[in-house]
Amino acid sequence: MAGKASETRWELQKDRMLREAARCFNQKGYSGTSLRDVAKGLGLTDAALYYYVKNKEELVYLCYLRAGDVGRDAMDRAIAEGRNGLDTVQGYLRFHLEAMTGDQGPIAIMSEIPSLDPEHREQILDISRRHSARFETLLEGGIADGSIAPCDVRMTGNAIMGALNWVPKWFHGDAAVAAQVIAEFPEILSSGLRPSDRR
Amino acid sequence: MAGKASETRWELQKDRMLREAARCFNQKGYSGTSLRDVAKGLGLTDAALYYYVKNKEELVYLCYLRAGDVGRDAMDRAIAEGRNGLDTVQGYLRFHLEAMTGDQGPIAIMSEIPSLDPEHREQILDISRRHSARFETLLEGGIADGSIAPCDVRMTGNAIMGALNWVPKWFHGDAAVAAQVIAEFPEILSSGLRPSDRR
DNA sequence: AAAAAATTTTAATCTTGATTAAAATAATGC
DNA sequence: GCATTATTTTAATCAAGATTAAAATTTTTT
Repeated sequence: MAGKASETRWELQKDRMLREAARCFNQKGYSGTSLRDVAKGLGLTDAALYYYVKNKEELVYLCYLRAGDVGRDAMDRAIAEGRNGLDTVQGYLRFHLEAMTGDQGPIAIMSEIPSLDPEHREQILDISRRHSARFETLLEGGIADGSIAPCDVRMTGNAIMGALNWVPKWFHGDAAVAAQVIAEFPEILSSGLRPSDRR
Repeated sequence: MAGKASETRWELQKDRMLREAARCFNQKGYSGTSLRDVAKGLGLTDAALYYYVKNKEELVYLCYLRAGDVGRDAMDRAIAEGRNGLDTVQGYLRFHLEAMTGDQGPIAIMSEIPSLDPEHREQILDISRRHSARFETLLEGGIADGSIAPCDVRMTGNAIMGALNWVPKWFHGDAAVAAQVIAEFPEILSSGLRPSDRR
């Protein structure tokens, strides 16, 4: 799921392109980034991108697909390693944040799902909903095992995922900040879940 | 700051336009909404919008300015009424959420600041930074008066504001959900701040 | 109800950036 | 080194949607 073996030059370049595109989209906004911007970041000309992708819509789609994969991997890993509900939630947050701020390069914020083609839009929405549902299940599991205080899992999920989704808006690759994010964010986002809190 | 007295028809229509634009931008994304979309929602033709605004960029700019006002008003009010740091934070969250989900109509998510004209961009960024700074000051105040546990106010602020900023992404005007948001969100977002939590 | 002002529409035009096709260059296998 | 395939560029073209100007309509004033 993570280790990519022998990759052709084409796959390597395509991956570079997706990261650069994600970086541009997060930083300049979707409408604000032209294919020329993305290409320039790779030392290419805009037309060259069409060797890797059908059109701009597909470029966005692939960025979002990639973002979805990263989230799913983090979730899978957290579930595999978590000792109880709260621990799993924290693990997920940590893994996802590590991926977002680390070597997995920039991950696109899914701000422009509505402008995807209908089939792609439905697919991405489906992935997104499924991911949220899994997170809510994590919360329910934690409530069941007593590691998390009873709460409205839908709202709590919205809150935590919102904070997470917003990270790429203010994180711009600074390694020192990345370390801080990974060290502090999972605790900040989950500290309210503990059963110790009075209500 | 809130009560608007006698407003000319022009001002009224312009306000309607800004709300409809915010709704479209939040729902369809910036690039996905044409002026035609906004106009259609008002029962107008696209060209009519130019009677109220110079161009699309200004439309976005005004939406963001409005979003900034709403946030500032919520902050002002919370500071005026808050009894201590934590209480002020919670008040701010509640007031802002009430405005976002209530009669103030949809508030635009500031996703496309980078595509604003340079002067507008700087101004909006400035407002945005200032607002974040005020929120961090709230947290510091709470730490000082003992109502909030010591924390990294920058990161904590990023987390809470991120969750808040993301609300318009999943809230689409359902009154029942609005009530739930107002009732639960401030508590969810601030429950981790309490000094009672062990570390 | 006429005149003036305000608001909206119709019907172009204009711009920007996406897209395409053909040519050029670089890389690889033999 | 030659032939083949992979990759990129150059140079158009295209399309969508923003923008504008002039005309039409509606509202307000007197």
